[in-house]
Amino acid sequence: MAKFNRYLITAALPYANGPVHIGHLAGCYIPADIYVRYLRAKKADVKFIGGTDEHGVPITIRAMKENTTPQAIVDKYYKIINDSFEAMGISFDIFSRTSREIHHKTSADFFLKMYNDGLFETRESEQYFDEVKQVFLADRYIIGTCPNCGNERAYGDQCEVCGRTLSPEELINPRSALSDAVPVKRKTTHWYMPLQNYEPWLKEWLLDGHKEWKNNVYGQCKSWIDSGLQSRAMTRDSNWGIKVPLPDAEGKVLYVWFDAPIGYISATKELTPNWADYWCKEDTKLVHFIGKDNIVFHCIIFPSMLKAHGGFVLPDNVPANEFLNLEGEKISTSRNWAVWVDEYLQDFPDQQDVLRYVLCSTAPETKDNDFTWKDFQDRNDNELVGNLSNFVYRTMVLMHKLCGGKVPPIHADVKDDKDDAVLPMLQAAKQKIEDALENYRFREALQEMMNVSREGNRYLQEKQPWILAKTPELQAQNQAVIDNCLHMCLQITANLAIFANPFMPFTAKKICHLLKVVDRMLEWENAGTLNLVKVGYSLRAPEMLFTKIEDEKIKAQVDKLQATKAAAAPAANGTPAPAKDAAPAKEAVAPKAEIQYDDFAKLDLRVGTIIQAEKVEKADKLLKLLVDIGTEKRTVVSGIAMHFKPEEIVGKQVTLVANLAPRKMRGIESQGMILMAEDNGKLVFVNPAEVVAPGSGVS
RNA sequence: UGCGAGGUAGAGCAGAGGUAGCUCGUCGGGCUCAUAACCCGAAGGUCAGAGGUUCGAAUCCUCUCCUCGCUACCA
Repeated sequence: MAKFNRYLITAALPYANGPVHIGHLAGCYIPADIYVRYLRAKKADVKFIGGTDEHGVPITIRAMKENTTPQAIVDKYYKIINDSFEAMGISFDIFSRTSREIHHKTSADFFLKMYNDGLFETRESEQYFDEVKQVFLADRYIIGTCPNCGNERAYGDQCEVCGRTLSPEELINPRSALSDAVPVKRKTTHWYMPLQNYEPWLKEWLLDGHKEWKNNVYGQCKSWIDSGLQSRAMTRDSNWGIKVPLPDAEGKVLYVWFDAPIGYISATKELTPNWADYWCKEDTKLVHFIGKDNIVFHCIIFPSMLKAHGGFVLPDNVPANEFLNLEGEKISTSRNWAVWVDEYLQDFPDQQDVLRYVLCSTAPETKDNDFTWKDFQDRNDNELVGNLSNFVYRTMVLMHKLCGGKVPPIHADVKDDKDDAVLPMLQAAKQKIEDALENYRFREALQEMMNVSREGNRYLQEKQPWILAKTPELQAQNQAVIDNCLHMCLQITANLAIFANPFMPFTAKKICHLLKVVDRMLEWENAGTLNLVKVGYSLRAPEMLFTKIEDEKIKAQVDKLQATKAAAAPAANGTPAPAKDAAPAKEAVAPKAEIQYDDFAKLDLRVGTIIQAEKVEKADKLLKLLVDIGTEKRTVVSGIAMHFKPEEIVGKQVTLVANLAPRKMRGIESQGMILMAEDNGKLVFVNPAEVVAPGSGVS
C-alpha cells in the first residue's frame, strides 16, 4: 500500500448510442464507485474518471438510419447516461465525453507523437465500399446469404443463425446494410500499430508482473500474447471521429479503440491542471474497471499505446467483471431485454441503494450471473429490511423507550463478555472489509458489512433489554445493563454507517441523520471504534431505512419485460429477426428543454373531425385526410397508414395543430398536423374524452 | 474451429490434497423491542459426467458435456 500515493480510477466509457442498464452498473460502475468511495473515506488522493465514448461506426449508422446527425445522437445519450449515473450516486470526479475539443487535441497529439517516433506502419488494403452512401463498410455492415445455413441476413463477420464466423467474401449475394447497394472493393490506406513489437515487453510486464490479476483477465491476456500479436489498424475511413492529424488524411479518423481509452487522459486534463501527477508519476495506482468484453483493449492494446508513447503510468490492475444476465437471458439492448437505469429510477424513486446493494451482492465477479426481480425483492425484504434496517430501527426504538431518547452511558461495573465482544467484532469486520475491497472482492466485502448488522441483531437478542425493563423493582440495577446494551447498539449502528458508505452512500447518510452526526464521521479511520456517538446526545425519532417492496411492483417489472418479448415475437416467425440491425426498440425519453407559457401559447390546437381519408399513392405510410375544424376544412397528410385503414377513421375526432406552417408531402400540401400518442410502436389518436363541436380550441 | 473463464444444497457464492462451508429461501422451535421482522435448531450435496494418480480427490491429470467471452473491421 505504501507504494502508492495517489489513485486514478477509471470506469469504461459507455458507448453513447443508448442508455445504461443494470448490466453496466453491476459489471463496472458500481464496483468502481465502491472502490472510489472507500478510498476517499480513507482520505486517499483519488480521481474517478468517466465519460461517454461518442465515436465509432455504429453511431454514424444509427444517425443515417434515423435521418439525423451523429452529434444529435450522442448529445441525447450523453445527457441520459450522465443523469443516470448522477442519480445512482456513481461519484465520478468528472464525466466527460470524447467529442470534446480537449479530447480531440489530446488524442491527435498522442497519435502524432507515436507517428513522429516512427511507431506506425502504413498499409494499403482493399475494403468494401458502399457507393450509394459513399462510406466504407465494416464487415458487420455487409449482409448476405450464409454459405453454411442459407440465412439471408447473415453479417459479414458472422451468421447469427448458425453461429459460423464469416468473412464478407463468403457471403452469397452481399449487399450493404445501409443502402442495399452491392459493395465494391476499394483501396484504402491506414496506419497500423505493430503490436508484435510489444510482445516481449507485455510478457514481462503483464504475464510475469501481474500474476495477481483475476483469472478471467489474466487467462485471456495470456492466450492473446501466447498466440502471437499482429499489427492492428489504428485508423478508419469515416468522417465521424478524430481526424487523423496528418496531411493527405482526408476522410480518415482514429479508430475508436485508439481514441476511447485516451479519453481517460483527456478527461483528467479537463478535471485538473495537475492531471500529469495522476498519469505520469510512478507512485500513482491506475485501475481500470471494465466488463469482460473490453479485456484485450485495456490490458494489451492501451498499455502498449501508453508504453509506446512513453511517460505514462500503466494500469496496476484491471478487475474486469463477467456479464449479468436478466431473468435467465442475456441482456440485449436491441431486443430491449434490459432494466434501464433511467427507468428504474422512475419506477423506484429514492431506492438507489437497493439496486446498488442487489447488484453488488450478485455482481458477476467470477462468472456470469443472473438478475431476477424475485431475487431483487427477496434481497431487499430479507436482507436490507429484515436485517440491516430492522437492527437500526429496533436500536432506535429501544433507545427512545428505555433510555429517554439519549445516548446512554457505559457502566463499567456491569459490563459483561457480550459487551466486551463488540469492539473486537467491529475491528475484525473492518479488517475483513478492507482486505476484500483492496482485492476487488466486493461481494465478500458487502457480506462482511451485513454480517456486522447480523451480529448486532444477535447481540440485542441475547441481551434482551426489553425483558430487563419489565421488572420495575430491579430498575436501578437493570438500567445499567440496558444502558450498556443500547450504547453498544448505537455504536454498532454508527459503525454500520461507515461500513455501508462505499456500497450504500444514501443509507449511510440517513444513519448519520438519525444519529445526528456529521458526514465526517464516515471517514474510514473512525470504523472499529466505540466513541462515534457521544453519551447524552439526544437522537432523532426512529425511521426505517428500507421498506418492503410490494409484489405488484415486482410483477409490473416482470410484465414489462415479458411484454417486450411478446412485441418481438411476431418478427421472430417468418424471416429471422434482424436483432442487432434493428433500431433499438427503446426510445429513451429525454425531457425537452423548459419553455415559457408564451411558447406554449403560440400553438393553435383545435379539435376537428375527419370527414375524408384516402391512401396517398406511392407512399406506404401516408394518409390524406380532410379534417373539418368548423370554420374550414383542412387537408392534412399524416404518416399513419401503417396503423389505420382509411375507412375506419372517418368520423373520428382528432386534435389538430392548426397553425403549423404548411408543408408539401408527395405533392400534397398538408395544412396541419394531427396529434398521436405512441405506445411501444402503436399509435393512438389524442382526442377529447367526449365529442365536442368541430373547431373547439384546446389549451 | 481455436483459446480463455466458469459449472459446488432451491438461489447466490466460498473452499485449491485430509470430516463440504457461508448468506438467502424451506421446515421445526423460541422471543415480542422491532413491518410475520429478530434469535436458535434441522433438513437439503454421488462438488457437471466418465476415467486415472493417491492411503485419501470438489481440489492434481486425461477425455466428454453445458454456459459465457474472445477469435483481431461491432464497440
